[in-house]
Amino acid sequence: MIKSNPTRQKILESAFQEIHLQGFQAASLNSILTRSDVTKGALYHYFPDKQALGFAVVEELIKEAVLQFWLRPLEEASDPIDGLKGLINVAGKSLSDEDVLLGCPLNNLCLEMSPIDDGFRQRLKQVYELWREGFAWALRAGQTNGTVKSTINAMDCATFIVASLAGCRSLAKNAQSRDVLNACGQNLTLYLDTLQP
Amino acid sequence: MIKSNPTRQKILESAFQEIHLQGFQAASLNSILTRSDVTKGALYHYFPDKQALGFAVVEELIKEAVLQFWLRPLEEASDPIDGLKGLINVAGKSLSDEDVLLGCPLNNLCLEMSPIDDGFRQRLKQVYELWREGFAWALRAGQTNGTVKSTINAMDCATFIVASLAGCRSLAKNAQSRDVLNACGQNLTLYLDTLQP
DNA sequence: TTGATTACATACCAACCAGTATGTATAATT
DNA sequence: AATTATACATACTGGTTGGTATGTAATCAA
Repeated sequence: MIKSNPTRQKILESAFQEIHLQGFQAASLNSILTRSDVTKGALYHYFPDKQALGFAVVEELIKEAVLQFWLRPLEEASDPIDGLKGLINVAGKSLSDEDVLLGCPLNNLCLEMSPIDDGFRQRLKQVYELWREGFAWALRAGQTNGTVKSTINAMDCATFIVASLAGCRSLAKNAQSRDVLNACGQNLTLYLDTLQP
Repeated sequence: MIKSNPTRQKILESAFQEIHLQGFQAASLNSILTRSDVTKGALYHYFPDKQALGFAVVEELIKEAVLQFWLRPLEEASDPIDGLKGLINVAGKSLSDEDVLLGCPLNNLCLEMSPIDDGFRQRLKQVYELWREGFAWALRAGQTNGTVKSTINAMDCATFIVASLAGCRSLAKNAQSRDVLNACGQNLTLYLDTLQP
């Protein structure tokens, strides 16, 4: 009964929304309870404290979202550069207006919590490393099958791509502009082209 | 007496430090007062409320730092690509360990405050636009003197460069690693090379 | 000299917060 | 049938927060 419980899941998803909007520290438990129509007793039945709730949001929702959107599709692509360009394109189109306004949940939490809570930092770092290693793995596969230049350092490239994606969403969030997001994505695909042999 | 007052300046700088570490919402006025060795009466004498203090930090400290570190040096460079590569290099070296751990003050505030306070958002946006326009101006100057490819869209490129810089510092902050920062900067300079004619 | 303004200092307050204590209906176990 | 554990629900608390009310010493203007 620890996992895949509907009440627990409702709490998790409401917590994700509240944290995505307000940040973790400013996220109010009472507000999460109102959102999910659940009581404080239920919350503290499933999570020992606010921090544990935050950790669960990172490990169960955010990590899963990265896997599902960025990594699994890329595993099936034969040309990683084509695959990445496609994903960037899809990302720009599939993000809702609210998603543009709220930015990347991983990066938001990252900037807020990394310096003040090492438990958060390590869990967020795990997700970032999963992401970077997934991209690096795809780039190396491309180097093997000849779709990616053999001279590049796959992990460094992957890191830069993830960083740029995060940065693009930052600027778009501040500018409240899908155009900024697309202009950034456009230029990132130009960089990707330079990785071809 | 409204400006360049030593007490006011002390408050501003302590506020900057506290906000840089904790974020704006979590920044405690009492903690700022302890840092600056000033009393609440003094703080509320110079700033009507916490928000106004935050605005002043953005407009007087953060904006000025962007101008001084990124824009003024670039004005004097004859080749903007060389200039940018030099600045990225200097940035990587001149950042203190603490600076790496705390990340970019502008981007931190941006992600925290943009969705929940439009006054903050607009002031931060002004700084980002100053930054992007400064880079774009330099790139256009390069297009004129033949050091930059004429086919690129200067503003879009500038936006991408700023976004990537922000993203690099995000990942480095989370990883607590200067290596990540340098690897990202390295790849950003590779992108910059592709802007040459 | 005197009245007003500036530049703080101290004490206090209402609101909100995460967390707890206690109670209870239901379901599982023995 | 009796006992125990689960899954909540409600009421409360101590600590912190941004902000205010009030007071005062020093400076400036008339």
